[in-house]
Amino acid sequence: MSIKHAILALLDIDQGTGYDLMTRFNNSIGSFWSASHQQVYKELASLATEGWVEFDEVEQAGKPSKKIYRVTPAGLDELKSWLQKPVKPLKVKYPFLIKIFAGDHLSKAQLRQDIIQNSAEHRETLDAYTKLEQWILHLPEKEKKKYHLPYATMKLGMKVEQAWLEWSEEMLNDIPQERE
Amino acid sequence: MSIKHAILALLDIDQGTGYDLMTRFNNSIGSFWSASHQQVYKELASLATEGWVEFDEVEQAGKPSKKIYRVTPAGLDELKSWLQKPVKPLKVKYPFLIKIFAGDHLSKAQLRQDIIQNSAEHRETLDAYTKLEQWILHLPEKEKKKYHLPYATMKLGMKVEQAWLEWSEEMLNDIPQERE
DNA sequence: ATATCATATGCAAATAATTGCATAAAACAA
DNA sequence: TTGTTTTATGCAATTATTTGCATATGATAT
Repeated sequence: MSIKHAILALLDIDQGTGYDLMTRFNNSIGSFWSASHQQVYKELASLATEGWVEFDEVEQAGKPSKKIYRVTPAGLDELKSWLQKPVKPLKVKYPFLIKIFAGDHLSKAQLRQDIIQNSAEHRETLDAYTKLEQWILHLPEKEKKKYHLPYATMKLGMKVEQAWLEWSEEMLNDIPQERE
Repeated sequence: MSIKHAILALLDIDQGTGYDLMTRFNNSIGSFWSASHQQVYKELASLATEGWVEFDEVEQAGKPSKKIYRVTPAGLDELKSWLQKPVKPLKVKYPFLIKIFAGDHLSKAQLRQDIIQNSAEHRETLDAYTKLEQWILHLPEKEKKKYHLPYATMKLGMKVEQAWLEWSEEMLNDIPQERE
């Protein structure tokens, strides 16, 4: 169950709330793992019980209070020991590619539309990465160093997003546009 | 739950056993979905109960018999109706990238070793795709047409594998090799 | 000769993840 | 001013997935 270690890794770089972790997992530096907010909150509670994270509850005027989590020394030990273990295989699920695979049962117009839609999503992801990259590149030297390896994982993400965009272009060139 | 539709899509192109589907999911044309053999067998049983697939049990001399599954007309209707629905978001889990992200807690030698190992796996995947590509390209025209869109999904896979390999190279150039 | 790998199927228990619900307020857009 | 998005947290029920076990034979490697 590596989501706990994904959370420990993210919190080890920057402390944050459950909500914050969820956004990092979804559009940002943590996109090597997909996770919903429900799952993140549940795992944080469980990590806290195990003593691997702790939090400060921050009262906000009017707003509901938030919990800022950080890794404990025991949590860091756990992360380090996990890092020594063999890596588990990657897992992917691309419902969009099922559609392409079985695309002979769709009209060309529908196929094109799905590809355009999907391409736009990958464009957004790449744009988000590019913004983050600019933010990192303008950090003072010390901070920049801290983000060196997280940034490296994002560079892979950028390459992959570019691959999706290229592929989308090629697909659209390949599928003739029908007249109405 | 799209794994059922992933199975329907694979069987719609070529009928096959549970074992066969599992191998397609893992190293081949079906790599847009990760699935274990246990899960595939369970889903096949469930798909059969729903009447979306059926099978012939083929006795093999000495060997245990195998079940060759194919999509039923009802199953094809289900697949077609699923194709009309909006696509669910992709999901990924890359334990390897957690390691890179938190790699400041590893020695440079260990980091390099993990990257080399990971890179070799992606090289194998790319090689498997390349072989399959050659097989497809040498098919007679009619068969080639049948695989056009499945092959398209594999082309994306090839781009993504190439991205991993490039990234691995860059990472290894970036992480100094320590003397013993 | 012996061991491991590939083929082939599946159950049962445990764990992980999704879906639906519930609450609350600020910020922003129409 | 009314609706939507963003911030912020979480429970409960259901569904999906993993892990461990169990079996069996042929092919290939050492």
